[in-house]
Amino acid sequence: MAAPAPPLAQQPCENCSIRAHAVCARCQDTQLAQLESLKYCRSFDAGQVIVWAGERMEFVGTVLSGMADLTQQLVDGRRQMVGLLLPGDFVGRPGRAVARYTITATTATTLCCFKRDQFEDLLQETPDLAGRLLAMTLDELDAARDWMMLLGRKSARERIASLLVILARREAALIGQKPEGRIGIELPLTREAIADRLGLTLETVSRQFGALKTDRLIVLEGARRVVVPSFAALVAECGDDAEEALA
Amino acid sequence: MAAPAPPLAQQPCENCSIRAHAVCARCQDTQLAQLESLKYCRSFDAGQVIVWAGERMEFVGTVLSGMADLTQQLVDGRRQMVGLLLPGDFVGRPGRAVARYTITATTATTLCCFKRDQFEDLLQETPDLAGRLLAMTLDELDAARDWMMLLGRKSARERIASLLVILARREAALIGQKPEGRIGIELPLTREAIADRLGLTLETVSRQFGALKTDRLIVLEGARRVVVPSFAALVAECGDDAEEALA
DNA sequence: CGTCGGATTGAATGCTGTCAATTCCGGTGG
DNA sequence: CCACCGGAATTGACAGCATTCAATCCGACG
Repeated sequence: MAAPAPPLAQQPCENCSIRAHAVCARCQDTQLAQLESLKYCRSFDAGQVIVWAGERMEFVGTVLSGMADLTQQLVDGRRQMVGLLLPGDFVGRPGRAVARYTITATTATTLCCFKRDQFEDLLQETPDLAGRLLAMTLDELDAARDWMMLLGRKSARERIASLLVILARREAALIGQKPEGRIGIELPLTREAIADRLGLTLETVSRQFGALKTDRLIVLEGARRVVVPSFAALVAECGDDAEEALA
Repeated sequence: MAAPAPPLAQQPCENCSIRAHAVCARCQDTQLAQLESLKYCRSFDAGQVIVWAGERMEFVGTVLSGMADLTQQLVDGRRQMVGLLLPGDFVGRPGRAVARYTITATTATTLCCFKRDQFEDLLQETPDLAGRLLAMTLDELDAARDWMMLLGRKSARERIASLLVILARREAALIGQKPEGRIGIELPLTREAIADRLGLTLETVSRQFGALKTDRLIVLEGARRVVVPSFAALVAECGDDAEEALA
């Protein structure tokens, strides 16, 4: 299950591919040097649990590569994914020692980590860091509220379409673009994981993928890759008024 | 519809009943004096819209009294309430000029406001303010994620029970207590508003209130007040594992 | 080639939504 | 004081979408 993580070379921040989107985005060179001296990398295999809900969590970090998810469970085992972590996303919470959600690596994942107490000190001294973290948290809050709309009011078909749109937008945003026309979307999630994200069952997810395929809105290339002939047509299936910028 | 708001006396911060829970909770006296010189109050009648989604919003503020809600809508009019604002809650978003959600006063509501640009300047200069806002935003994010669990996975009955528990906890927290034993809960929301919060229809809400009443878990005193004979029994209906601290 | 996990498909059930009628309740005006 | 009004809430009957349970299919891998 948990294969030993290979030691990861300490990459300098200036070469970091996700720096523009990460918590350190606004930091000056001198601050960056300070971060650099404290940071360390951790790697996780696909499927490996990064933190269990209720467990102490002594670090915070940023996703460098891969994908991870935050999940919550009810007494009888019903699960809901409450967050999907992509490169640039922040992991953990300053000021809280105990994790509220279980974090699992969906694909092989690398994290750029700091010890939590050290990071908290940095936050105090570095307004650029604190300000950026606030902005990111506010964005995540907006995104979470958009998900509430999806989970509370959207049909199964609209939920699937919305997820694809969100993933396409996030994927494009990392390289500073906007999705348009014919696009491909990687889907490293199982049907069950998708169901847990969308508040559905895996069977319903599968059926709706089938329906979208029948309606020529998507083409499936295996179970984990989707080609969208017309991104605009897919957006029209989401039920949203204007386009949203969910995460 | 929008009756003229009566001019509100400028109350000094030291007497403010919700200061311990508000964004200014950590501020020192000198900072507080600065806030005091910039703040102004606004009042809204029950039902009045505070801001429309898409409208420019040139202020931020804190709820002093009353209740307001954040709502989002789909093209065909389906609505989802994505936030419930109670005394102490922060309204608006530094760094964003355009409101993403429509804010409506559920009951008569008073706000302690700052001009947005002035508040942004204060945030830069006042780490106590910025840190507190970050902590509050992180709490709201956790709460939003708990709502995602509710909306994605809980049954109608569990949703109603959860809402009552949440309101009871918030009400108790304002006076520094924990709900226990026999308690009363004020419900200033219509069945439709409750439905929009819980991702249900007003008929389902009504039926589930009836079912909880039949099962002796609640007693209805009119439509807008609920008495809970045993708070613990109600919590057991929520489906949660441990108790949550949702907002 | 067989196995195993994931994905798809099918049939039946059920929870919640929809549409519609009725009751309740608070406020108003005679 | 009471009759009336209108919005909110309740209740009923029925439909539908998503779930549940179960069988089959697919593809990667040993």
